[in-house]
Amino acid sequence: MALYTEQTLKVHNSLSGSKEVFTPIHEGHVGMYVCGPTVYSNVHLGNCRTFMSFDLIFRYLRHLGYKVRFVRNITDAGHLEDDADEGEDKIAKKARLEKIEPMEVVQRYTVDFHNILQRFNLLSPSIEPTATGHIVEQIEIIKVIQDRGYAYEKNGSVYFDVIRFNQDYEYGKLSGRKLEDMIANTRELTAQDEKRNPQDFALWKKAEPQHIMRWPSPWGEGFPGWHLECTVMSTKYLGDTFDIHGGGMDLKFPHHECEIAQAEASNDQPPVRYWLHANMLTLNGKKMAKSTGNNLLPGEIFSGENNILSKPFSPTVVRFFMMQAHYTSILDLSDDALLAAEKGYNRLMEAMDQLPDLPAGKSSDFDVAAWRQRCYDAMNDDFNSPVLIAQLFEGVKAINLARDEKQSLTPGDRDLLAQTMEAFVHDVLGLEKSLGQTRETEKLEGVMKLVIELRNQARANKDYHTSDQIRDTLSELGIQLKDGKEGTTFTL
RNA sequence: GGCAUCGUGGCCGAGUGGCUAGGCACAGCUCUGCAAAAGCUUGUACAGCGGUUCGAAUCCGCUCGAUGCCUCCA
Repeated sequence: MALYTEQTLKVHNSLSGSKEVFTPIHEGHVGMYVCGPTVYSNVHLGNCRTFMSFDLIFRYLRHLGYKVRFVRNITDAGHLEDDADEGEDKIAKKARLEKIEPMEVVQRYTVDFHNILQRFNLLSPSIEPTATGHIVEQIEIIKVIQDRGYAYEKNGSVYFDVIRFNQDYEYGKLSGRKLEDMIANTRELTAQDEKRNPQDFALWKKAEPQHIMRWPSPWGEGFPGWHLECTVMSTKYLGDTFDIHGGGMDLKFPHHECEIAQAEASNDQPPVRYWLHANMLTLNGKKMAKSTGNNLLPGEIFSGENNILSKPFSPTVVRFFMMQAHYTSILDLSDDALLAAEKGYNRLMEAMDQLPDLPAGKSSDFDVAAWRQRCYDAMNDDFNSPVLIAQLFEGVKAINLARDEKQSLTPGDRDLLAQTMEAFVHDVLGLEKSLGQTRETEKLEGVMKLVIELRNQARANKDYHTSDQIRDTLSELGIQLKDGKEGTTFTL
């Protein structure tokens, strides 16, 4: 029996604005699409949070026993038009150099994207399609939309007719906007604008001479509009209607709204059952923006090469920090918050280390089965990882008490506790011990064993001067000794 | 200006119409040669102003503030 049959998962559906019981279209299978990055610069930390949120969701669905087809695209077309951003020296220069061959830019930043996500321990999606790989499909769907009367051509470009669409369907239902309000709020069209209405958006755009990426089409050389690729790639791999569509909150309008419109205009059915939106990440209470310097790259956090944080933080600590907030809440990143998260993370991981040799007794003072269900309840409630983590710290307490033999667990409960901790910490939250188990660390363990032995000898001889010298010197090096009932251990 | 999300104790962050997550920091206690670690204990906070209610931080309205999107373009 798969776990999902005994756990009731609820998700916050942006479409209804409320939590709904999650029931996939095909029992046991879930189709999920998440809008991926545009690969023209280093992946942004805020993007990482979004992808991490959906990694958590992907992991939990898998943990529940669903077979998940997870599609996340790479946008590698349509965004490389000259931005006339001449003011920025380095970046503008670099961009101009990179624009010599767009696919080089794409390659470089796709690799960067994959590297960073891997360091954050994100699982790979099942399919990672690219926009440029689906130009034919995009052209085909434009034809359908045009045939059904919801698009028009102008000077080699094709635009989606939002007002026409709104007569038969509802434009704005996802973001809670009304078309008439939007029209009332827009300025007059400029004379040279090809659109009939400002709300219309491009399905196909004629390539100006300076535009490098271009493809032949029935309307001449051009490139697809950016909303189109997601409609095409999601429905191609997941079906005309699929279970989950995710993305950052910033994509809700207009991007996702337009996706719905395109899908309905071509298929006459809503493409997505559950829309999930991940919220933004701020830095020191303000939005991240390159222009103000309030910006951090993932690599700069790992290396410590930045002017914002007091020290480097490992990817797994950053991941833990992000998992401590709910994915639908704005999360603020700061030095204090990361420092606190790091300590909490270490405490969690040290408890995990106790798991293999935890003593067991005749009875249990901790109701492991009830606690385990509380962990599931947390995740069932719209993937509430902060509440899950709170529960895991209850587990930490139980582990520490059992280790100190202040509380006892039956062998069965001990094993269930261990198995549940492992499952949630590693499989669901995707937290791993900071990697780096090399020969050097093996040597270090040997050395430390000796040093601890010498110190204990000194202590036995009441030579506290020597024992404290050992302890204090190690402490200055960042190695902390911990005297427990079972002997002395250390942490780095 | 419009739409949306939100405003919680020293910090970060859950949650909910009455029973007050969790982490970090702080304090006390236990343990310890002294510490650290670990454990235990303590914190009645929910932007402001009105309203609904027996009762609201939780529902409604307004004000203020934050963040995102839109009012260029894809």
